[in-house]
Order: sequence, then C-alpha cells, then structure tokens
Amino acid sequence: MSDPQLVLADRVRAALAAAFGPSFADTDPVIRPSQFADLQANVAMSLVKPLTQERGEKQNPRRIAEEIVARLDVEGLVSKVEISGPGFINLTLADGWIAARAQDALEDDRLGVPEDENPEKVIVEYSSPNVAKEMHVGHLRTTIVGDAIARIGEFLGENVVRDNHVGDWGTPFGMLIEHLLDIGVAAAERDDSSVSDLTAFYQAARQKFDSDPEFAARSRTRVVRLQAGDPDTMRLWQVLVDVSKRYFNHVYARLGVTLTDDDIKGESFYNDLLNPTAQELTDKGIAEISDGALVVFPPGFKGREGDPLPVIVRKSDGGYNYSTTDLATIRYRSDTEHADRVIYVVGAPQSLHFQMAFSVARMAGWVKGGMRLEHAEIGNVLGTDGKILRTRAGGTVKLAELLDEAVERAGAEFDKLNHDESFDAATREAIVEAVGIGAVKYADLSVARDSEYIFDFDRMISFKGNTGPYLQYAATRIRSIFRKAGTSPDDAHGPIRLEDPAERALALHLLGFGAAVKSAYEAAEPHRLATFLFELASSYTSFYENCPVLKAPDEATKQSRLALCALTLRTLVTGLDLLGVPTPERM
RNA sequence: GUCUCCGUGGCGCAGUGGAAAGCGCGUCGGGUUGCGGACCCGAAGGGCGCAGGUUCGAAUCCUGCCGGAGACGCCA
Repeated sequence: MSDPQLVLADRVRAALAAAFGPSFADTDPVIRPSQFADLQANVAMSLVKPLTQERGEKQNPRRIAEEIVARLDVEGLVSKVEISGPGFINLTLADGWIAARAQDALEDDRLGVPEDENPEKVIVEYSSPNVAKEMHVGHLRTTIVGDAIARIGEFLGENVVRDNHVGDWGTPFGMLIEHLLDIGVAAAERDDSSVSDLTAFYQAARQKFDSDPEFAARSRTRVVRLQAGDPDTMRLWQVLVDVSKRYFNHVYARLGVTLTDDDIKGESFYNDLLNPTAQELTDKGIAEISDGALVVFPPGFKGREGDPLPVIVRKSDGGYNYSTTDLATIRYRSDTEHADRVIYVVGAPQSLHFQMAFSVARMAGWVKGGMRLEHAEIGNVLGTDGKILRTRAGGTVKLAELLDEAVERAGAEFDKLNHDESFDAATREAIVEAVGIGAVKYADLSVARDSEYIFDFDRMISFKGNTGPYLQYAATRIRSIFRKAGTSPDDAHGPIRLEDPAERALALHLLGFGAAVKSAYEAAEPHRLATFLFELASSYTSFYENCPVLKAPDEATKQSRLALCALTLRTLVTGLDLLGVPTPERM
C-alpha cells in the first residue's frame, strides 16, 4: 500500500485501540493533508466526549493526543510527530519512506494502485442518445462523464458494464417511420442526406404530425404495429436505428469514447419486459388504477396540490412510457444482470423521475442486498450569457459542429505557439485534433458534474490554467527531456532520492494517485481525478524550475530526477487516459 | 404552491465538520532567453447570499428568509 493517508489511518487506528481499548479500533482517525505538516490526525478532539463518559472525569484533548502518540508505531514511516493547537497531531512523513514508495510505483505497471480484491459489478448507463435525432451539447456531458467513470472503474478492477440506453422506442417512432415511407426507404439505405441530416428529418416528421391529421393518424396506428412487433414495421424501424448507429459511432470515434454497438441496450430491448413488469407490480398489490392509468404512489412524493404523486406504469390508453421502461430496466439489472451498483449518468432535471423510480423499485423488492442505484446528475451546459447554450439562431448546438469549432480554434492557438520543431500537415492535424477534443473533454471533466457549467471556448482551449492543453503540454515537455537525454521513460529506474524540497513535494504528490482515482470512482465524480492531475502538473512545474534534470550536479541526481520525470509522465498519461483525454507525443 | 439543486475575491471554479477559505483567468510589480517563457516570484482583492441554531470547532450540519435554476400523473 502506498497511499500515505491509508497507511497512517491504519497506524492511528491501531494506536487508538492500544490506548483506549478495542472498541476504538474502528474510529475514523480523520487523517488529512495539512498546511502544518504532510498529514494531520484530528481525532483527539472528538474523543473527549466518549472518553469522558467512559472514564468518569473530564478529559483534555491534548492529553488524549499524547496518549495516542505514545502508542503510535510509525518507525521508518514518519520522521516527526507534533501535537499542536487543541490536539492536532501533525505528521511529517520520512523522506526515505516517500522515496521507497515512489520507487515501488515506478517499478509497477499499475503505478502502485491495487485492483479491487472484491470487484463489484457496476453498470454505467450513459450517453443514451435518441434514434433519428442529432446529438447535441446535452449528450456531450453525459457521454464524456459516463465514459470516464467506466474507464476509472475498469482501471480499479471493477466488473464494468457500459450501457448505452438509446432512445429507440416509443411514440415518436410512429411519425418517424411514416415519414421514412413518404420520402422512400431506399434513400435511407443509401445513407442519403435526407435521412442522415437527422435534425431535419425529425423536424420534418414532427411538422407533418402537427399539421396533417391524416399523417398523425397513420403515425398512431404505426406505433401500435411497432409495439406489437409487426415484421414490416420492425424492418423500417431497423433502418432508422442503423442510420443512427452509424452516426453515433462516428461521433464516439471522434470523441474517443469507448462505447460500441455491443454496449447498446436501448429502450426497445425492454419492450417484452414491460408487460411482466406491470403485472408484477399489480400482483404485489403495489400498483393501482387511477384516472384509468396503472400507477404506483411511492410514499413521500407530493404533487402540485399536495396530493400524492404517481409513477405512471401504464397510460390510460394502454401504452407504456419511460417510467415503465426504467422500472423494467431496474428489474432486469437486478434479477438477470445481478448488478451491485448502477450509475445513471443522466441530466439533473430527471432527478425526481429517478428518485420515484428507485422508490418504486424498492417497494417491489427489486433492490436486493447491497445493490446501489445512483443518479449521477449532470448539470446543464450554459452559454457565456449564463443561459442554456444555443446557437445564434436559437437552436440547439449540434455536437459535431461544436467539435469542429473546437478543433479549428485549437489549430489557431497551436499555430501561434513557439514550437522548437516543425510539423508536417498530417502530424499537425492529428495534434490539433487531440488538443481540440481534449480541451472540450477536459473542460467538462474538470468541473463537478452536477454543477451547470459555462461553455467557453476561449477558456478551455487556453494553454494556461486548469485546461486539457496545459496538461497535455506538461506531458509533452517531460517527453522532450527524455528525447534530449536520448533515453526512454521506460528505462528510468532511479534510484529515487529526495534532496530538494521540490523533489520531495512532487514524489509525495505522486503517491496520492491511487486515492484520487478511488475517490473519483466512489463518488462517480471524475473531476476529483482532474483536480489531482492539475495539481500534479503544478507540482511538476515547480520541480522543473528548481531541479535541472539533464544538467543535474551529478549522475545519481540525474538518474533520480529522470525517474521522477518518468513516474510523473506515466501518472499524467494514465490519469488523462482514465478521463479519456489523449496525450500527443509532441505538440 | 410544494419539492430538489445552487448562491465562495472582478470573472470561472474547487473545498461539504477541523487551525489563517484555496486554485485558474484577469489586474499590478518584479524576474527569467529556458532541460520547449505554454514559465517563475511577489502584491492587491473574499470571510463563503442574509439571520439564527447545533458543535470544542461550521463555507460545510439544522431552521427561517432573500435571490437564481429545475422538476412537479399519462413527453423522454
């Protein structure tokens, strides 16, 4: 184990048990980084009350801290222990221990981060675009954040199932299929622009539906035939799905998102499970008829007039809706997939919907054992005016166009820079693509996923500050050192020695990688990892300024510094990869 | 109306119980032509929407209020 916080937590807990008895072995020792030392244990103050009660006389927190320190075994691990203030225990790690752990990480393919010994099966539902609709900025965040969560979970050894809950079913397909028939199936199969321009296709269908009663009637009939599985209708439906899949995959490839066709389990997948789901809710006496619809009233949810709020399982016309699908999905993930954890990476506005759906699932007994259902809420993307991001014309911003602009702007910034080499057109294009896409992704991943965030090209494509390009640059600059040294990072073995404070600070920071990854996974918050990487880059910069590598005073120092460079590089590249951000070799 | 989320230096954001609230951008003043200046050092600037409360300790928890966003049966 190389994470200082965890190692010290174990030692302090042992000291607590030794000093106050075994019942204190599970107390949280509250170990955290501090400005007064590397780490601080803040448990003494909170023990005043329980110990006073146990011992029958008023306890003093500083005295308690002394008792803990007296039993604390940190030989070789901590070089200095100090009690200050009301009872803070300040811990300074031994340089030798830090160096040894950094050395361990350097020699380890996994950078000292262990895999979970008891992997959990986690389903990450994300992206979830709609068939026959263009992907827009709203999908950007759910796709990127979800992908990062999946990658991070996988790195930690969890059994990750990616689940793209594509909107490929329901009422709109009546009008879409009828419109497809009107313009001709052949055109779609040729991937004709009349279909591949999905926004135009959808809007045309919508407009006819709203203005042409005959078309609307046909559409409704078509929905019924679709849900009944009529073969001809299914074939037409499949045409639409296929066109959309090609389009999704194109976007995913460009974004570097790991989703494939195998990860698609759209709403249609659950069609056959809707009846049994409704039936089970009825059989269990949970669902009831209200205003002609089959509904469940989960306790604690109130509507506009303070009346109970229902989850509609079956509409009064007999049709099913998205609530039914989501319930069927939970049931399936529990009974058939045996998931331990399901993370729904979906927009924050659907919060109430998920709370109610989860609640109904619990009533039905579908949430078994320790199964966790989590809505990882995604905040809206705003324009620089603070309102929902729109085009100048007021329409939704298409993802493809947004990415084009990002890459174009990245190119302009790139050309302004002072490169120490020239690039041919193809190389430049590849770098600029990585920078532009990386900038957009990192901008999204570096803020808390549930906060709304302002989409600002100028900010995200900047090469300074907490941006993707800054981190990419930090990595290429390290690579440049190895090129100049004529060696590879893989050949850097140290040994690592820590003499300069900047070396020590960098090494200590590197040891926090595992904790950052784990915390990002536990909370399903990739920005925690992003923050770690940015701080690592800052720490490296300080090292870079203070500690010459190639012109190090002696050979041993040079080897040590090359090793620190190598470990930093691998940590940055691995971390950025977990976020799905590419790192070009040069830029 | 009810519920949820949010309100942190000029701007954009971290921090969700521990000492004096951090970071980036921007501003001002220095330095540095470097192992890629896409840099470094320093300064000004907030006491965390407001008012109470809990706690040894609150930006973090609770209550109320103000302001913003969103959601609130048969769309997803």
